[in-house]
Amino acid sequence: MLVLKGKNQERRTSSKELDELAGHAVKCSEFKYARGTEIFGEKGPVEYLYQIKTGAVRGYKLLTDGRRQIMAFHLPGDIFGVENSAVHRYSAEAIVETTVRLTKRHVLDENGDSASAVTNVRKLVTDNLRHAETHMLLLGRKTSVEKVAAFLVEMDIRSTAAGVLKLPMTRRDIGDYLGLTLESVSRAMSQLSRCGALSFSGRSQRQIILQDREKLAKFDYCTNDRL
Amino acid sequence: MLVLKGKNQERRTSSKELDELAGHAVKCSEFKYARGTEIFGEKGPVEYLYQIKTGAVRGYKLLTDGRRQIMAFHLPGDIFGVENSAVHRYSAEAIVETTVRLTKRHVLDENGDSASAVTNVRKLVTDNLRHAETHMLLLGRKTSVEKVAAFLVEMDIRSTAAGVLKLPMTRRDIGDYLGLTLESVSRAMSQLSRCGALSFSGRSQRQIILQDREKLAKFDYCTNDRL
DNA sequence: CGCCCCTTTGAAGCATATCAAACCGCGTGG
DNA sequence: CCACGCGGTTTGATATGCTTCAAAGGGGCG
Repeated sequence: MLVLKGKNQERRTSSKELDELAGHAVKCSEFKYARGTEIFGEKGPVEYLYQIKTGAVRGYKLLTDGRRQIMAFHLPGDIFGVENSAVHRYSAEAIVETTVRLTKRHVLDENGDSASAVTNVRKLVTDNLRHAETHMLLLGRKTSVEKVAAFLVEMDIRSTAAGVLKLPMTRRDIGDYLGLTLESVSRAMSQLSRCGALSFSGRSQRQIILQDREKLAKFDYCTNDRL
Repeated sequence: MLVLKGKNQERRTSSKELDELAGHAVKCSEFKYARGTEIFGEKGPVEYLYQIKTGAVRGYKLLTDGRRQIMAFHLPGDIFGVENSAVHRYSAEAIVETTVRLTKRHVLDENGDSASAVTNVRKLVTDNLRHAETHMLLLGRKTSVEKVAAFLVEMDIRSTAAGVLKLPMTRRDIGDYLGLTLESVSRAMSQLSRCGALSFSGRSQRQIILQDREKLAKFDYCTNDRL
């Protein structure tokens, strides 16, 4: 039943170390962000690149009236904050206490010519693009249960630990990622739980056991690509 | 009233010629696609790069039951089909009769080291990513009228001709781009027309006159970034 | 000229949002 | 150590925005 875990192989570009990104070792600092603090803001200047050591980060955009769309969750190993321009396209906040390694942005400009740096950065950006496009399909055309099922499958694939899936984010975060309200997320989870696709570990609603990955995937059966 | 047109300046990366992309002149063929024909399919091999000379193209993904999400519309000047991997992430079809210039994909691999090629390709991909992220916000968090207003503003900015906005795509295409049904698009258009933000040129519903760009933009007032 | 596709508009239905209440675990301070 | 407060989650009732279904009109192209 853990077969799906095999999909882990390919997506681990981000597990390249940050200091490899520039094609050679560069010095990285470490920094710790408390739960809920901003790492950088939309339209803020791009100063650093980040790689998560522990914790979790949400990257999001806001409308002026407060509606929020989370573009991506960044988990341990993920590199984020890579920009072509001088300003960030979205904001980033620590979801829980998070330790990041960071390095000055301009290492990419200075060493951006070396072949490996080019390849690495391009792969990073195209991976982001692929994810964004897959997510557009989800946001525009999937039902609430399909969205939540797809989300859980994604988190399962990305999680390193087999067994329980520990979600660092709230239902509201998940909703803002999937284009739903927190209540709709909760209802979809309950539905998936009721039908035996998953169960909750202990009394925490953040720790989920995927009882039947096949059944879970069927709730999102219309998806062409699993990645 | 045409002040907004000034925004044209920045987005014209794609108006770089295709043969500049690789950093030097390469030979380009020309090809004509009839209305509705496929240019390449999702998961098909990446053989060429394309630049639109005349016409319009839709790039889209499908769910297995036929639900469609259009990722982007490609208009004259736009370069598309650029991939890092060997297979396409989405399908592309000509919306109307379309002439493209095309060149073998591997010119990027061969000449991918030259500084200008790197810069050009990176800019191309990050522009796509920026667009995708903006669109995720739209898909996940905007209402139907906001979506349609944002769409019209986008098309207006991208259109070269001032005056009437000539839309090559159907209401269904627009709906599949915005995560709506064709009827919802039609209703939103009617609403915008009724309140005087736009009117239809002649009796064609594809030719639109933006009577009041300011009013139109207000229907999408919550958007932070105009791009 | 005629057919077909596109668009509009109305009526009804449904999925998700909104509003509301209760429960729970957890951290804090008494 | 316990009471309390608070953020997070679930669940129910109701509301609503968008979809679905349906019909009619119009325009363009063969």
